[in-house]
Amino acid sequence: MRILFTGTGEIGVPALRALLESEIHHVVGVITQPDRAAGRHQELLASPVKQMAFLHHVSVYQPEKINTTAVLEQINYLKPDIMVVCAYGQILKSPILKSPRVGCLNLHASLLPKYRGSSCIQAAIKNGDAKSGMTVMWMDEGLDTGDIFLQEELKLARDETAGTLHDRLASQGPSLLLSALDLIGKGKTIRKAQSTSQATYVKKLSKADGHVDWNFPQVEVEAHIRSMIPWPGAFNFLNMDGEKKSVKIFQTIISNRAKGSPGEILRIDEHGILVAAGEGGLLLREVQLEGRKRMKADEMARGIHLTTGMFLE
RNA sequence: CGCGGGGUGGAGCAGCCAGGUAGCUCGUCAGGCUCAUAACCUGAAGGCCGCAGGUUCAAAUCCUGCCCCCGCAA
Repeated sequence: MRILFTGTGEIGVPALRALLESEIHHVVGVITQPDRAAGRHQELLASPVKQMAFLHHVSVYQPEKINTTAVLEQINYLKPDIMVVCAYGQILKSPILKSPRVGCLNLHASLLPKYRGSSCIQAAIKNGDAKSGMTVMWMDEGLDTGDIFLQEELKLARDETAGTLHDRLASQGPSLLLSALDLIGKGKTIRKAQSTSQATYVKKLSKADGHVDWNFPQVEVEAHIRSMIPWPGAFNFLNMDGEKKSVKIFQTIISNRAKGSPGEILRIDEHGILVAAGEGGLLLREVQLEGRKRMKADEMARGIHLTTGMFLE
Protein backbone atom coordinates (compact mmCIF):
# COMPACT_ATOMS: atom_id res chain seq x y z
CA MET A 1 0.00 0.00 0.00
CA ARG A 2 1.03 3.60 -0.50
CA ILE A 3 1.69 5.11 2.91
CA LEU A 4 2.09 8.73 3.90
CA PHE A 5 3.79 8.91 7.29
CA THR A 6 3.15 11.93 9.46
CA GLY A 7 5.07 12.26 12.71
CA THR A 8 7.80 14.05 14.58
CA GLY A 9 8.74 12.35 17.85
CA GLU A 10 11.04 9.45 18.51
CA ILE A 11 8.16 7.13 19.36
CA GLY A 12 7.07 6.81 15.76
CA VAL A 13 10.52 6.04 14.40
CA PRO A 14 10.44 2.23 14.78
CA ALA A 15 7.06 2.13 13.04
CA LEU A 16 8.36 4.32 10.24
CA ARG A 17 11.43 2.17 9.86
CA ALA A 18 9.26 -0.93 9.61
CA LEU A 19 7.25 0.68 6.83
CA LEU A 20 10.37 1.79 5.01
CA GLU A 21 11.86 -1.68 5.19
CA SER A 22 8.61 -3.40 4.29
CA GLU A 23 8.41 -5.03 0.89
CA ILE A 24 4.66 -4.73 0.53
CA HIS A 25 4.29 -1.11 1.59
CA HIS A 26 5.64 1.98 -0.05
CA VAL A 27 6.25 5.17 1.91
CA VAL A 28 5.36 7.89 -0.58
CA GLY A 29 6.32 10.73 1.70
CA VAL A 30 6.88 11.89 5.25
CA ILE A 31 5.36 14.94 6.87
CA THR A 32 7.08 16.24 9.99
CA GLN A 33 7.35 19.46 11.96
CA PRO A 34 9.77 22.12 10.69
CA ASP A 35 13.30 22.00 12.07
CA ARG A 36 13.48 23.81 15.37
CA ALA A 37 16.26 25.58 17.18
CA ALA A 38 17.39 23.18 19.84
CA GLY A 39 20.39 22.08 21.84
CA ARG A 40 22.99 24.09 23.69
CA HIS A 41 23.76 26.37 20.79
CA GLN A 42 20.24 26.72 19.51
CA GLU A 43 21.06 25.13 16.21
CA LEU A 44 18.33 23.91 13.90
CA LEU A 45 17.67 20.26 14.51
CA ALA A 46 15.79 17.84 12.29
CA SER A 47 13.17 15.67 14.00
CA PRO A 48 13.99 12.00 14.60
CA VAL A 49 11.37 11.12 12.01
CA LYS A 50 13.00 13.37 9.43
CA GLN A 51 16.37 11.81 10.10
CA MET A 52 14.97 8.34 9.56
CA ALA A 53 13.28 9.45 6.35
CA PHE A 54 16.55 10.88 5.08
CA LEU A 55 18.33 7.59 5.64
CA HIS A 56 15.88 5.99 3.21
CA HIS A 57 15.80 8.90 0.79
CA VAL A 58 12.09 9.57 1.17
CA SER A 59 10.64 12.98 0.36
CA VAL A 60 10.05 15.03 3.52
CA TYR A 61 7.50 17.82 3.86
CA GLN A 62 7.65 20.25 6.78
CA PRO A 63 4.69 22.61 6.61
CA GLU A 64 4.43 25.23 9.34
CA LYS A 65 0.70 24.47 9.36
CA ILE A 66 -0.69 21.24 8.01
CA ASN A 67 -4.32 22.28 7.54
CA THR A 68 -3.79 24.29 4.38
CA THR A 69 -4.81 23.79 0.78
CA ALA A 70 -1.17 23.66 -0.24
CA VAL A 71 -0.56 20.63 1.94
CA LEU A 72 -3.84 19.09 0.79
CA GLU A 73 -2.78 19.44 -2.82
CA GLN A 74 0.56 17.88 -2.03
CA ILE A 75 -1.14 14.91 -0.39
CA ASN A 76 -3.50 14.46 -3.31
CA TYR A 77 -0.50 14.46 -5.61
CA LEU A 78 1.14 11.67 -3.56
CA LYS A 79 -2.06 9.59 -3.71
CA PRO A 80 -1.60 7.69 -0.43
CA ASP A 81 -3.88 4.80 0.45
CA ILE A 82 -3.27 5.34 4.12
CA MET A 83 -1.87 8.11 6.23
CA VAL A 84 -0.16 6.93 9.41
CA VAL A 85 0.15 9.55 12.13
CA CYS A 86 2.25 9.24 15.28
CA ALA A 87 3.35 11.99 17.64
CA TYR A 88 3.15 14.65 14.97
CA GLY A 89 2.37 17.71 17.07
CA GLN A 90 -0.48 19.28 15.11
CA ILE A 91 -4.18 18.52 14.98
CA LEU A 92 -5.35 17.31 11.59
CA LYS A 93 -8.64 18.67 10.32
CA SER A 94 -11.27 17.11 8.14
CA PRO A 95 -9.99 17.93 4.64
CA ILE A 96 -6.62 16.37 5.41
CA LEU A 97 -8.15 13.41 7.22
CA LYS A 98 -10.37 12.65 4.24
CA SER A 99 -7.64 12.91 1.65
CA PRO A 100 -6.05 9.43 1.85
CA ARG A 101 -8.02 6.79 -0.07
CA VAL A 102 -8.64 4.42 2.85
CA GLY A 103 -8.18 6.71 5.83
CA CYS A 104 -5.87 7.90 8.55
CA LEU A 105 -4.46 5.68 11.26
CA ASN A 106 -3.00 7.01 14.49
CA LEU A 107 -0.54 5.23 16.73
CA HIS A 108 -1.18 6.32 20.31
CA ALA A 109 0.86 5.29 23.35
CA SER A 110 -1.92 4.40 25.76
CA LEU A 111 -4.84 2.03 26.10
CA LEU A 112 -7.51 4.36 24.76
CA PRO A 113 -9.94 5.69 25.80
CA LYS A 114 -7.67 6.13 28.81
CA TYR A 115 -5.17 8.98 28.51
CA ARG A 116 -6.17 10.84 25.42
CA GLY A 117 -3.67 13.62 24.85
CA SER A 118 0.04 14.10 24.79
CA SER A 119 1.46 12.98 28.14
CA CYS A 120 -0.12 9.53 28.02
CA ILE A 121 3.09 7.67 28.78
CA GLN A 122 3.89 9.70 31.88
CA ALA A 123 0.29 9.48 33.11
CA ALA A 124 0.33 5.68 33.21
CA ILE A 125 3.40 5.68 35.44
CA LYS A 126 2.40 8.58 37.62
CA ASN A 127 -0.96 6.97 38.38
CA GLY A 128 0.67 3.68 39.29
CA ASP A 129 -1.09 1.72 36.55
CA ALA A 130 -0.24 -1.96 36.24
CA LYS A 131 -0.38 -1.85 32.47
CA SER A 132 -0.28 0.42 29.48
CA GLY A 133 -0.11 -0.28 25.79
CA MET A 134 -0.23 0.88 22.22
CA THR A 135 -3.37 1.66 20.25
CA VAL A 136 -3.95 1.92 16.52
CA MET A 137 -7.08 3.92 15.82
CA TRP A 138 -8.95 5.47 12.95
CA MET A 139 -8.54 9.21 13.21
CA ASP A 140 -11.41 11.61 13.39
CA GLU A 141 -11.46 15.31 14.13
CA GLY A 142 -11.42 14.92 17.90
CA LEU A 143 -8.37 14.61 20.10
CA ASP A 144 -7.63 10.87 20.16
CA THR A 145 -11.33 10.07 19.93
CA GLY A 146 -11.35 7.86 16.85
CA ASP A 147 -12.54 4.27 16.58
CA ILE A 148 -10.09 1.68 17.87
CA PHE A 149 -8.59 -0.71 15.36
CA LEU A 150 -6.01 -2.69 17.30
CA GLN A 151 -4.59 -2.52 20.78
CA GLU A 152 -1.74 -4.29 22.50
CA GLU A 153 -1.17 -4.28 26.24
CA LEU A 154 2.07 -4.22 28.12
CA LYS A 155 2.82 -4.72 31.83
CA LEU A 156 4.64 -1.95 33.59
CA ALA A 157 7.81 -2.79 35.47
CA ARG A 158 8.21 -1.76 39.09
CA ASP A 159 11.04 0.60 38.18
CA GLU A 160 9.55 1.78 34.92
CA THR A 161 10.37 5.33 33.89
CA ALA A 162 8.73 7.34 31.16
CA GLY A 163 11.89 6.73 29.17
CA THR A 164 11.86 2.95 29.41
CA LEU A 165 8.13 2.77 28.83
CA HIS A 166 8.42 5.08 25.83
CA ASP A 167 10.99 2.78 24.27
CA ARG A 168 8.98 -0.36 24.96
CA LEU A 169 5.82 1.17 23.55
CA ALA A 170 7.72 2.46 20.52
CA SER A 171 8.95 -1.04 19.80
CA GLN A 172 5.36 -2.30 19.86
CA GLY A 173 4.55 0.09 17.04
CA PRO A 174 5.88 -1.85 14.05
CA SER A 175 4.08 -5.16 14.60
CA LEU A 176 0.83 -3.49 15.62
CA LEU A 177 0.85 -1.16 12.66
CA LEU A 178 1.81 -3.84 10.15
CA SER A 179 -0.95 -6.09 11.51
CA ALA A 180 -3.45 -3.31 11.01
CA LEU A 181 -2.29 -2.67 7.46
CA ASP A 182 -2.36 -6.37 6.76
CA LEU A 183 -5.98 -6.58 7.92
CA ILE A 184 -6.90 -3.62 5.77
CA GLY A 185 -5.28 -5.32 2.80
CA LYS A 186 -7.45 -8.36 3.43
CA GLY A 187 -10.56 -6.25 3.79
CA LYS A 188 -10.90 -7.18 7.46
CA THR A 189 -11.07 -3.72 8.88
CA ILE A 190 -11.99 -3.35 12.54
CA ARG A 191 -13.67 -0.29 14.04
CA LYS A 192 -14.62 -0.23 17.68
CA ALA A 193 -15.96 3.01 19.09
CA GLN A 194 -14.29 4.33 22.24
CA SER A 195 -16.30 4.43 25.42
CA THR A 196 -16.72 8.14 25.99
CA SER A 197 -17.63 7.67 29.64
CA GLN A 198 -14.31 6.00 30.36
CA ALA A 199 -12.24 8.53 28.48
CA THR A 200 -9.64 10.57 30.33
CA TYR A 201 -7.47 13.39 29.10
CA VAL A 202 -3.91 14.29 29.95
CA LYS A 203 -2.36 17.64 29.24
CA LYS A 204 0.92 18.40 27.62
CA LEU A 205 3.68 18.54 30.23
CA SER A 206 5.78 21.56 31.01
CA LYS A 207 9.05 21.89 32.89
CA ALA A 208 7.17 22.82 36.06
CA ASP A 209 5.42 19.45 36.12
CA GLY A 210 8.74 17.90 37.05
CA HIS A 211 8.85 19.70 40.39
CA VAL A 212 8.67 17.16 43.20
CA ASP A 213 6.13 17.84 45.94
CA TRP A 214 7.20 15.94 49.03
CA ASN A 215 3.86 16.43 50.76
CA PHE A 216 2.43 13.38 49.03
CA PRO A 217 2.92 9.85 50.34
CA GLN A 218 6.22 8.20 49.41
CA VAL A 219 4.64 5.84 46.89
CA GLU A 220 3.07 8.69 44.95
CA VAL A 221 6.19 10.82 45.06
CA GLU A 222 8.23 7.91 43.77
CA ALA A 223 5.81 7.25 40.90
CA HIS A 224 5.79 10.92 40.04
CA ILE A 225 9.58 11.00 39.87
CA ARG A 226 9.72 7.94 37.60
CA SER A 227 7.07 9.43 35.33
CA MET A 228 9.13 12.59 34.80
CA ILE A 229 12.29 10.79 33.68
CA PRO A 230 13.86 11.65 31.31
CA TRP A 231 11.66 14.63 30.50
CA PRO A 232 10.89 17.13 31.95
CA GLY A 233 12.97 15.61 34.73
CA ALA A 234 12.10 15.33 38.42
CA PHE A 235 13.67 18.17 40.34
CA ASN A 236 13.80 20.17 43.55
CA PHE A 237 15.58 23.24 44.72
CA LEU A 238 18.31 23.27 47.32
CA ASN A 239 19.18 26.41 49.21
CA MET A 240 22.96 26.77 49.18
CA ASP A 241 24.40 29.90 50.77
CA GLY A 242 21.29 31.83 49.88
CA GLU A 243 21.42 30.61 46.31
CA LYS A 244 18.79 28.24 45.05
CA LYS A 245 20.18 25.48 42.93
CA SER A 246 18.15 22.85 41.17
CA VAL A 247 18.75 19.19 41.87
CA LYS A 248 17.50 16.58 39.46
CA ILE A 249 16.46 13.24 40.87
CA PHE A 250 17.08 10.13 38.80
CA GLN A 251 16.77 7.14 41.06
CA THR A 252 15.18 6.54 44.42
CA ILE A 253 14.23 3.71 46.75
CA ILE A 254 11.05 3.82 48.80
CA SER A 255 11.51 3.96 52.56
CA ASN A 256 8.41 3.25 54.62
CA ARG A 257 9.95 3.91 57.99
CA ALA A 258 11.36 7.36 57.31
CA LYS A 259 9.77 10.07 59.41
CA GLY A 260 10.08 13.81 59.19
CA SER A 261 8.73 17.01 57.65
CA PRO A 262 8.10 16.70 53.92
CA GLY A 263 11.30 17.44 52.03
CA GLU A 264 13.55 17.21 55.08
CA ILE A 265 16.88 15.46 54.70
CA LEU A 266 16.90 12.83 57.41
CA ARG A 267 20.08 10.90 56.84
CA ILE A 268 23.12 10.92 54.59
CA ASP A 269 25.28 7.86 54.26
CA GLU A 270 26.94 5.69 51.65
CA HIS A 271 23.55 4.44 50.48
CA GLY A 272 22.30 7.88 49.56
CA ILE A 273 20.23 10.75 50.90
CA LEU A 274 17.08 9.92 52.85
CA VAL A 275 14.31 12.48 52.37
CA ALA A 276 10.99 12.58 54.21
CA ALA A 277 7.71 12.60 52.27
CA GLY A 278 4.13 13.12 53.44
CA GLU A 279 4.22 9.51 54.54
CA GLY A 280 7.49 7.62 54.79
CA GLY A 281 10.22 8.87 52.54
CA LEU A 282 12.56 8.15 49.67
CA LEU A 283 16.23 7.31 49.59
CA LEU A 284 17.79 9.34 46.80
CA ARG A 285 20.30 7.20 44.96
CA GLU A 286 21.22 9.14 41.87
CA VAL A 287 21.01 12.90 41.49
CA GLN A 288 22.41 15.79 39.51
CA LEU A 289 23.13 19.29 40.73
CA GLU A 290 22.76 22.03 38.15
CA GLY A 291 25.95 22.50 36.20
CA ARG A 292 27.30 19.20 37.48
CA LYS A 293 27.27 15.70 36.21
CA ARG A 294 24.80 13.06 37.22
CA MET A 295 26.24 11.20 40.21
CA LYS A 296 25.50 9.03 43.20
CA ALA A 297 23.63 10.91 45.90
CA ASP A 298 26.26 10.35 48.58
CA GLU A 299 28.95 11.75 46.31
CA MET A 300 27.00 14.93 45.73
CA ALA A 301 26.33 15.21 49.46
CA ARG A 302 30.05 14.91 50.19
CA GLY A 303 31.05 17.48 47.65
CA ILE A 304 28.67 20.20 48.76
CA HIS A 305 28.74 19.33 52.49
CA LEU A 306 25.04 18.58 52.62
CA THR A 307 23.75 18.08 56.15
CA THR A 308 20.68 16.56 57.72
CA GLY A 309 17.94 19.01 58.56
CA MET A 310 18.26 20.80 55.24
CA PHE A 311 15.24 20.76 52.95
CA LEU A 312 14.48 19.97 49.35
CA GLU A 313 12.03 22.60 48.17
C1' C B 1 27.76 34.09 18.03
C1' G B 2 20.79 32.32 22.91
C1' C B 3 21.99 32.50 28.83
C1' G B 4 24.96 30.18 32.56
C1' G B 5 28.06 26.51 35.63
C1' G B 6 32.40 23.32 35.55
C1' G B 7 37.35 20.56 34.30
C1' U B 8 42.37 20.31 41.13
C1' G B 9 45.62 12.60 43.79
C1' G B 10 40.78 6.71 42.57
C1' A B 11 35.40 9.59 43.75
C1' G B 12 32.85 14.24 45.00
C1' C B 13 34.44 19.17 46.15
C1' A B 14 37.28 23.83 48.42
C1' G B 15 41.26 27.06 47.09
C1' C B 16 41.10 31.39 42.08
C1' C B 17 38.15 37.70 43.02
C1' A B 18 42.99 40.49 46.70
C1' G B 19 49.66 35.33 42.74
C1' G B 20 54.18 33.02 47.06
C1' U B 21 54.86 25.61 51.02
C1' A B 22 48.14 21.11 47.56
C1' G B 23 43.29 21.59 51.52
C1' C B 24 38.22 19.03 52.83
C1' U B 25 34.83 14.72 52.94
C1' C B 26 35.52 9.77 51.23
C1' G B 27 38.13 5.63 48.97
C1' U B 28 42.80 2.62 48.89
C1' C B 29 47.02 0.44 51.71
C1' A B 30 49.54 -0.54 56.53
C1' G B 31 49.32 -0.64 61.79
C1' G B 32 46.41 -0.18 66.37
C1' C B 33 41.86 -0.79 69.42
C1' U B 34 37.89 -4.43 69.74
C1' C B 35 34.64 -10.80 70.89
C1' A B 36 33.81 -8.34 66.25
C1' U B 37 32.73 -4.66 62.32
C1' A B 38 31.03 -1.16 56.95
C1' A B 39 32.58 1.64 63.69
C1' C B 40 36.84 4.15 66.19
C1' C B 41 42.34 5.73 66.54
C1' U B 42 47.28 6.37 64.07
C1' G B 43 50.18 6.55 59.82
C1' A B 44 51.23 6.06 54.44
C1' A B 45 50.89 6.01 49.25
C1' G B 46 48.79 8.70 45.34
C1' G B 47 48.41 15.43 41.84
C1' C B 48 53.39 17.92 36.10
C1' C B 49 45.81 21.73 39.43
C1' G B 50 42.01 19.99 31.07
C1' C B 51 45.76 21.49 26.84
C1' A B 52 49.02 25.32 24.65
C1' G B 53 51.14 30.00 24.92
C1' G B 54 51.89 34.83 27.66
C1' U B 55 52.76 38.28 32.09
C1' U B 56 55.85 37.76 36.66
C1' C B 57 61.44 36.80 40.78
C1' A B 58 57.16 33.47 41.43
C1' A B 59 50.90 31.12 38.32
C1' A B 60 45.88 26.10 40.33
C1' U B 61 45.33 31.53 41.03
C1' C B 62 46.22 37.03 36.24
C1' C B 63 45.90 37.45 30.36
C1' U B 64 45.08 34.98 25.33
C1' G B 65 43.72 30.79 22.34
C1' C B 66 41.92 25.73 22.09
C1' C B 67 39.62 20.96 23.80
C1' C B 68 36.03 18.42 26.83
C1' C B 69 31.65 18.00 30.42
C1' C B 70 27.04 19.91 32.34
C1' G B 71 22.42 23.13 33.77
C1' C B 72 18.75 26.55 31.51
C1' A B 73 16.28 27.43 27.15
C1' A B 74 14.15 24.76 22.81
